[in-house]
Amino acid sequence: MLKEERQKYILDQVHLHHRVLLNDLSDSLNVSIDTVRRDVKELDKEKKLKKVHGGATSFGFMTFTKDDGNIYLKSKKISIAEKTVSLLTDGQVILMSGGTTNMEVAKLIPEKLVLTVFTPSLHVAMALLDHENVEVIFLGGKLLHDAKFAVGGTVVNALSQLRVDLCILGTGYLDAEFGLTEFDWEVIQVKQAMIRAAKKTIILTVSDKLHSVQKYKTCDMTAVHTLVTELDPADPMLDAFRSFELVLV
Amino acid sequence: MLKEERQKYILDQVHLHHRVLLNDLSDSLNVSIDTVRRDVKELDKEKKLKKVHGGATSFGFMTFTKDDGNIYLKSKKISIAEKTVSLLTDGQVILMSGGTTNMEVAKLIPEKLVLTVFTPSLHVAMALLDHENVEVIFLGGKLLHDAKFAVGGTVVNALSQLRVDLCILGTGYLDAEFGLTEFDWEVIQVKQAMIRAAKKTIILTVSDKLHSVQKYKTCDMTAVHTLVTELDPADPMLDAFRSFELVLV
DNA sequence: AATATTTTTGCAAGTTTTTGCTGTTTTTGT
DNA sequence: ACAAAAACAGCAAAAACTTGCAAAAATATT
Repeated sequence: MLKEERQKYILDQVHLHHRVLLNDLSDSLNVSIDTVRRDVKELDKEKKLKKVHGGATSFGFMTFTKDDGNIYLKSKKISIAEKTVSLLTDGQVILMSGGTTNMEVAKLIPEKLVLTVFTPSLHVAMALLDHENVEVIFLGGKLLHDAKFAVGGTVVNALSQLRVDLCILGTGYLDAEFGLTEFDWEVIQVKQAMIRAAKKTIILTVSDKLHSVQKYKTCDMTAVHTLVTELDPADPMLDAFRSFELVLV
Repeated sequence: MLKEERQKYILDQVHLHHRVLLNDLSDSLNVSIDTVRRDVKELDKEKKLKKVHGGATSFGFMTFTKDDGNIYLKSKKISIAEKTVSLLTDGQVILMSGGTTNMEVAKLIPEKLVLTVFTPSLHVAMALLDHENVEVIFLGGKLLHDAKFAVGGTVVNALSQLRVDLCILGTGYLDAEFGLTEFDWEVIQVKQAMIRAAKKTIILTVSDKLHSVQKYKTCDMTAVHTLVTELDPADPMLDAFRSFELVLV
């Protein structure tokens, strides 16, 4: 068996199960544990997965929708939010999804900026209402208990009647090959409708979630126009995304 | 099992239930209490959760309640809310408006009570989402900055397609002669639609608001079926309302 | 084709990490 | 203040990791 094949198999397993044990790999690949270890070490160096004691996990495995007090993650998100806010212009009509990164965006919108924002996220709506010059329209529907996010036909339907300037998508898992993925079927329905309703789509992602894949696919990378991360646009971790007609911020 | 998996499980549990006991974790993860303790200690050091004696809690778990400092008014409202909650039965589909009294109702709903609630109020929706057995459907629309309340054609339209068991109207000004009044034109449009959409309407009012009139009229007293105040049903202050076919609680 | 060079693989010895257990100290509730 | 529960510290076994090395395989060179 070729090394390439082995590593591809390992990556597939990681993408599929979000975690792998070196022993299992060694077993199913019929190679020594050392070989597998070296492979995983290599893939880790290439940032294709994360090596951990006893196995490996996909990126974004330990990241969460809710704002855990992780200050490093939070500062990353604020950095992303600052970049995003600088892209907004007066009078725009935009769509915002949920997630903690979008929350930071909502908080950081300057007082003078006049916007109309549609959102299905309770938290984002709440944060936006602090800004006098932002008109907030909530896309109503059945609310998810954990994400505080409206989903279902009502939301998708309302979105189908919109044509806005910009869609700012928060929490999402990003992979150059698999595109944008989520772990909730109902959420991707809404996000897809959001992308359809907007002329341009900006996607905000902390670098932890780059190169990670979840169960359900929202869209291909080609559906996205701008990618905002906390990394420098020249960072090699972003190499995989340069082939798309993306703006890296 | 990988250490990362364990820690992810722990974080998931913390985020889901806001708190966990080390014993429960040790049990469900099938590892010694020491291992769990070490994991939690680590996650605490990484600021991903807060370790407490015997368990751990999530960081962002602080119930923000915009309380008007008036303790008497608040206790009145809680008293009203308690009465109201006792009127609810399993499986009901209800409508709830906004206001601080309705907020108290939302908070006091028992964990076991199974409900479906439609509401155009951000705060009420948020409070309801804490209850696992309550399905919350937000009536989307343009949000009022001060009241965090959705108004406009979208809301009225969505309501016109509903026929629910009960409508719980919060903040309102009540007068035997002039009926129910409000100071916001857009709000009364929504409240009228809510009353139309429900078989029965309960109105919650602190006695301070009895016999007071505002600019715009929501409906006559005859449109209301039950009146809940913090007063005793026999209180003479309620005499003016006895001529209607009202239930006084 | 034969040889040299590089890469890959498996193995073994030594090191580190993880984990459960022990007894002791600290904290909590009554 | 006292008993019970929880936290802590140290220890030992097991699992996983590292390093160095030599055989095997692939690749390059003559």
